[in-house]
Amino acid sequence: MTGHDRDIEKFDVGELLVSRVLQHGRLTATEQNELATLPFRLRKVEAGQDIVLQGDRPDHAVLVLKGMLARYHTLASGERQYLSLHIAGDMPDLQSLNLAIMDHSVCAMNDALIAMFPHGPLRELLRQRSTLCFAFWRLTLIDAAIFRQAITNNARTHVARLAHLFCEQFFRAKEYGLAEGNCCSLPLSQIQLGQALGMAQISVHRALQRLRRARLVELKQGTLCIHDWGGLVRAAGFDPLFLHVA
Amino acid sequence: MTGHDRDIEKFDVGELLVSRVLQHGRLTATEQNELATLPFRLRKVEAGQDIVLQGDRPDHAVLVLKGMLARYHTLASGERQYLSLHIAGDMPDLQSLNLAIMDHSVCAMNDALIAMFPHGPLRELLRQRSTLCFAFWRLTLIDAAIFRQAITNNARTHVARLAHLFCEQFFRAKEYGLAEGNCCSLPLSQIQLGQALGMAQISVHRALQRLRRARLVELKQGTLCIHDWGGLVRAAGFDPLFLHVA
DNA sequence: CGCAGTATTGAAATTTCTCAAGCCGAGTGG
DNA sequence: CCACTCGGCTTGAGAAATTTCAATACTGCG
Repeated sequence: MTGHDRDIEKFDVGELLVSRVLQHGRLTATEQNELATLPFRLRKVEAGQDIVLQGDRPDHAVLVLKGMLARYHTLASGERQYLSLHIAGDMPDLQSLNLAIMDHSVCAMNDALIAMFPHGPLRELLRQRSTLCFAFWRLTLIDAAIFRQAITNNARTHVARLAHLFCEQFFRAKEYGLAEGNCCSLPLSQIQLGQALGMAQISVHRALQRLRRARLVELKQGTLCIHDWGGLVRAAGFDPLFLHVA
Repeated sequence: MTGHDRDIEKFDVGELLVSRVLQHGRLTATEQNELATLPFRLRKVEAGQDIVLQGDRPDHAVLVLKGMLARYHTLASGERQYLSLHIAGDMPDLQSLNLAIMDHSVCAMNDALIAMFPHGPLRELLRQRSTLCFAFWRLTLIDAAIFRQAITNNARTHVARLAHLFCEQFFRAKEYGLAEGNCCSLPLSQIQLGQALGMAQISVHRALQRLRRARLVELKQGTLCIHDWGGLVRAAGFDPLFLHVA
């Protein structure tokens, strides 16, 4: 193991996984231990790099340790539609455990570090521990709830869409303990925000401008800062209910 | 039991449930039997009636026997956004088994018949039979895949959106054995289609007109007929991969 | 027959996108 | 240290898409 790899090891991967699952249910000490001792391997990914591609049959489940990952569809036209954004503690392709073929791709939005859990041992553990199985199931259900919100973006104004994305990201960052004060990481260009929200880059810019001028948020150099949470929530019509915080 | 209720009984609910799950995995005879003998009660619902509301904490899981159910969000503005459409064999609120509070509502699009399975015995069965647990988990994952497609609608033209919805509905109806020739039920008004696709009723009308004039489909009196499946698939950019047919 | 909800059509108003050009800031190399 | 370059942000204006408005048919049902 190189010095570099050892540096990486400062992340207690098992602990992160356990704490994430604990947010959504009780686990016995045994279960926690079994979870924390699952085999995995670390992997660094660079900004823009793909981790899984549409059509793949993954044999590992990814846990984000650092940075931001995203899922996306590629349309026939070549256009890209981002489906969800994932921060440290998320497992973006947990579904691959049960759905063999990927219907979308997963990529890194910035330099990231991930843990890859082989499906075999994970699946075996879930088979034996129904509590864990339900907990992981639940994680994918929360994903689905977030997808539903993204669908509803269709019915929101541009400003509300953007505000909603900001609310969601900041809320989740805070929930995971990843926020610093009223700021969190959001390493997306206006083009990428557009591909996530289904709007042109210029429309993103103008919506952002409005939010900025209303002194609700600021987004620069990949960092999102919230100046008026209440105002932002109102502008977005944000209701954290759907994130199902226990 | 009234004569009417007996009429309802012609549905073999257990069998429907088993066949649905079998589409996505192997079950032992024992498992099939346990599934088929789960307790439930029947319920008739009228067109437009709500079955579960945003904020509810359901204690039953719904299986559609007849008719069409839909999930929807209600926005602060009062606007409605349909999230998914469900036909006989679907379990629209399976997630409530794991997520206590509903983040959306479920309603009937036409007169429908549903079976309601109390959470208790169902959960207990899934706890004991990991195979069944994985199978049901899988059903919710396919839901999520459909949600993802709906997000991507953002990036599609109006015509492609509508075409995609038609493809999806017909494909699923066929998969479930609910299609009659090249036709299937789609009991939605143009307004409702608009609320599902995030477009105004008039835009739905014009998109529909194009598809009709291209002799791809026809939609009248709640029945969708496909005249040119290949052409429709092309117009939609439809790839059934995401429905994860085993 | 007539009502109520739905579909159809045209035209105006609005939103959103595309195009085009300038600006800014970080990193590069002379 | 400074010009240069590149990607991303900003701004304006015209083009295109979409929605709203308004008015007329159509359809199933009581």
